[in-house]
Amino acid sequence: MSVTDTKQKILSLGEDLLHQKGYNAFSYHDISTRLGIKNAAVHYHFPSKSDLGVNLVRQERLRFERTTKRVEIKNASVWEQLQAFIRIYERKMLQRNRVCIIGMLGTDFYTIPEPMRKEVRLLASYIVSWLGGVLERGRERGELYFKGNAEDKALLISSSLAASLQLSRILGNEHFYQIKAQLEKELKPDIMR
Amino acid sequence: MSVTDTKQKILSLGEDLLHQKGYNAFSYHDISTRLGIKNAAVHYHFPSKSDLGVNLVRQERLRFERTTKRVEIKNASVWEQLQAFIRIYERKMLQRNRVCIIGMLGTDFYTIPEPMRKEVRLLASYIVSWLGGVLERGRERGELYFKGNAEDKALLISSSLAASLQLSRILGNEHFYQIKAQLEKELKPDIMR
DNA sequence: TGTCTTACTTACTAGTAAGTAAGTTGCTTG
DNA sequence: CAAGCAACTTACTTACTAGTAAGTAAGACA
Repeated sequence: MSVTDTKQKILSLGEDLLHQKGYNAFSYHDISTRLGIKNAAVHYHFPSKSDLGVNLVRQERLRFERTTKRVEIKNASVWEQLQAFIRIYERKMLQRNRVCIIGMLGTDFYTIPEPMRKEVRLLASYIVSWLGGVLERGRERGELYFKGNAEDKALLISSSLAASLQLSRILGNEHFYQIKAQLEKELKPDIMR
Repeated sequence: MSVTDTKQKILSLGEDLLHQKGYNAFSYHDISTRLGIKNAAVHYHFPSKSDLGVNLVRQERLRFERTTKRVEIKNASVWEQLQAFIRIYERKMLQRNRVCIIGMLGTDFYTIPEPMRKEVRLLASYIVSWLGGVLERGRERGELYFKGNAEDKALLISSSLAASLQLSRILGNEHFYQIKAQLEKELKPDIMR
């Protein structure tokens, strides 16, 4: 009924389609038929597909920012923050093997409109710098172990999680858990060193 | 002139397009115009797009198998074999920021025909098991260090390399080298442990 | 010399994509 | 109560997609 009702449904369905099939492989028709409305109604809320795409990526970034802030406020330990981060990926996988936006739009990158690329850059930058901060603090407090600098380690971790979702589609979901376990094993400080 | 001349050009161009834009974002028209032939000529060599796709993935697997065999025959050290593996990804990045097939078709996975999926599974399995073997041998010989079992570590490494190409498109090529350096740093056995 | 084959071109189809102009409905508000 | 606006639908266009049927030129081959 309200203004945002249909718009919100479009965003929600669009998010699902973007995570599952990518930007080029879903159409306004996919959205309109599933919502029981007409093609033109989707164009009413998002005049061009680019507008919808930009909003979907921005939505993802804002949600991620909220999540990290919420975890921070709860005064969670570094390890808990890391677990919350990994859980974002795990949840995507369990939800019909969705893939993360960075991975999806990284491969689609040269086929998406420039305004979307800008939003993807913002999202990726935020993720990497947030994770880098968590890792840095974790090492300072002795809760985490890793070699090298925190930004490089953040890049390595976020990359392997992103691709773990892609690999899980191909070879099965157990591969996500193998990668998760390996990452955690390597981050745990042990007495032997 | 020869039978395979045009066919080979189609495969070559198709490979390029697949690596750059993905399966859904390139068309027979893209190929035919760039080769100065007609649409139907492409269909003559590859009746359906699925046929072309399957051949492209298979081509990639066969080349990878040849590469690993060649390195093996040269009696390369484990470290050299690993470098050869990483160089495959680096070369893709330097060649107009191509992305690896596993990453590209992992995100496209639910939009590609089943015969292609089968080929992708074959390729992914081969990569992971080959790399696992290299890592295992490396650790036995004391040339490499890592915790856990070799297959998990192989999954972690191949995932991070795959996504490093995607991330490099978004944030810049230096990120590939940061991830590469971090991977190598963690694999180097040092005297301190 | 005549037939067959390879490697195409010409000309087309059916389907789907994003996008738009103009009309409709129903609620709100001065 | 009339005007206006939000949220659509109807009906359409243009562009592009994979795919195909039929025709053709050039060389191989018997």
